[in-house]
Amino acid sequence: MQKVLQAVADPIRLSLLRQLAAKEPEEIPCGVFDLPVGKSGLSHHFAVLRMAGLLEQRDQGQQRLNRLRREEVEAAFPGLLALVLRDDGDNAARS
Amino acid sequence: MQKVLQAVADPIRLSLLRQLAAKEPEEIPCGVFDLPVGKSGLSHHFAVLRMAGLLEQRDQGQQRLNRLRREEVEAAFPGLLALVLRDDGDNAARS
DNA sequence: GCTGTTGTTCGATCCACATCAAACATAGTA
DNA sequence: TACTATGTTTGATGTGGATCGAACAACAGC
Repeated sequence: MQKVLQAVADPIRLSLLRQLAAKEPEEIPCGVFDLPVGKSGLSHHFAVLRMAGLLEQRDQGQQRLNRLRREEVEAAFPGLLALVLRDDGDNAARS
Repeated sequence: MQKVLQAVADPIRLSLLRQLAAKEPEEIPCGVFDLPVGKSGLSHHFAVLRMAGLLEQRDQGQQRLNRLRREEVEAAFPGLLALVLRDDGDNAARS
């Protein structure tokens, strides 16, 4: 739980989850994410999300495909995904 | 949103919220929380939770009473409180 | 074999933040 | 007034973790 909260508390990782959810159920290789970090940093964030049980990786050829573990997460933390994947509006609003 | 997630991602603050929720609707002065931090650290954590909109403070005499902003939080982030205030079992379980 | 692509790992750096101790502020009480 | 209790603020310290670059590993195609 603590681990999951810390995982989603990072803006990079949150964006990562959202991009992943947006293309669901497609599995996305690490390289195609649009994020302001180098590939080593990206690899780190993927590891954190994986450890937290939020996503799963699967090797296919030279690339590693990522899948959001939606069902498992929903079972362990009901409502979490619905909450954090929300298209905020919280950034622009509140003006 | 980001601010709220970072707020609840800290174990001290999470415990603080849970202790507050456990005694609801009673308002709790800062000093009675059972946490492994000094009073200055505690004051810091209260400030973070306040900035995140999770609780409210009210002066009464020499003490400052804390109230969980349950309704407001539920309106802004539906399901969040139900999720993070859950009595985990996630610590002991998974054995 | 060699080269390019994808991702991980390692080492170093940097910074936000959690923490503490001490000083301060305010309210109550003697 | 002085003293105590409750919190806040400030300044300093330590540390986890986010980041980068370079080296490395595995795979595909030449």
